[in-house]
Amino acid sequence: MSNLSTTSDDILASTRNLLISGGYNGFSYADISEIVGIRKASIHHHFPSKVDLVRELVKRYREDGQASVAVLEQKVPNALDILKAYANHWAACIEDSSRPYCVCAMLASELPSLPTEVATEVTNFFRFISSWLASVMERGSKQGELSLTSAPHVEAETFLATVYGAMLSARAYGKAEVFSMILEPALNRLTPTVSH
Amino acid sequence: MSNLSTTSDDILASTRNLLISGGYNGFSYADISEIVGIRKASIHHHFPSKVDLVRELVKRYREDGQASVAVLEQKVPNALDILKAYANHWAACIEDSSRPYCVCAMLASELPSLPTEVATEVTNFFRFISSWLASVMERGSKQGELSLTSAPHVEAETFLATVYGAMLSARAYGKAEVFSMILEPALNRLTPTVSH
DNA sequence: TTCTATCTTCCTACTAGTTGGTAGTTTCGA
DNA sequence: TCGAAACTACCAACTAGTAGGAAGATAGAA
Repeated sequence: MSNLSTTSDDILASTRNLLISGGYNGFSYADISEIVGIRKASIHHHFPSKVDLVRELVKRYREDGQASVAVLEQKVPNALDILKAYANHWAACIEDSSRPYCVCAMLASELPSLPTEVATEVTNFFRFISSWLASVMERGSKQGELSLTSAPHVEAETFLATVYGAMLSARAYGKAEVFSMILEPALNRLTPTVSH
Repeated sequence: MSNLSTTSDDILASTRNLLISGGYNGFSYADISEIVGIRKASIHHHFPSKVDLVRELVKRYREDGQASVAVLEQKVPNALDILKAYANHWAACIEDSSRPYCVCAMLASELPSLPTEVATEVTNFFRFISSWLASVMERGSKQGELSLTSAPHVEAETFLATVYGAMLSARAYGKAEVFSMILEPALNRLTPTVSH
């Protein structure tokens, strides 16, 4: 019977939290060791190098995202509702300060100075989110659930930029409500007008 | 007769470049010393601590921004043209990789782990840009140069988030053209439709 | 004009603490 | 008894920052 929480999961979880608050160069193995409650050297047993650790974290972050998206697509048929659910996910994370920033947003801003292996994984994450949103946009447009003013992939990039820009603004002002303030009109713009 | 380029200006310039690429914890006094061509200790003469250095950098970054905005407002009367000029400024910076990212975007994402003195200065920068954009939105709306669908301050936050989100996307994909791809429809949306 | 005192800027040399990472050993459950 | 997972004890390189001195410019008084 496998444990519910393994040490390596604990290491990844604390890495994620540290990464969200200060970026790749903003935390050390010593920080993780204090939080998890094991010695620095023991972390190296699970993740030989810092690059290994963060690369694995980002890889799982993308995989978890892909799994969540799959569930979302299955549960929610309407394209607009999917976009709303995606926005609400981040709104909730920011509001309850559980995960008030995206790991990959953090890393993307540091991209030029990141080890290439990590940088590649980060780029992959953005490509995944972007192509998923583009598919949602296209389907929603065809089925009349979304009203687009540009090509689906352009609308996807716009929506993604709005979400990540709003995330940054919420952090910059220290006001969680800024996120919803920006996302609400963005979603309204994509809502089809009901003829009457 | 004052020199055109002082050492302290050189230090600030190289700090800006290093900061843009790797954030607050992504550079050291040793890095600056190599670029500027003086010893580490000499940097401490100009900026006693790293906090002093970055606080001063961000302060001047905001002051330079305020000066540029003043010139822009004077030269360009039309509100839509001002927004276009602002977007073009960043598009150009990203395209020629001269300053492919905003110092304060970088620092804002690291905000929770930043020294408070620096964090305060960063928040001030965003408040300045935000209130300036809000004033442009309001004036443009009243004079029929902009077509708003939300309150001016909401449109301002939306526009700011779009610009900074697009900046992040361009960096994440390593494709400068993504910025313009996102900004173009965003500006179109604000363009009044000419009645005919 | 020249001597002198002061100021600025840079230097060498150093410190204490932290960084990511290694070597070798112990503990412990299957 | 074997392997995984933890440990102690290191290490070299790097971190921001300090102490104290040397070189040059400047300015006032002789």
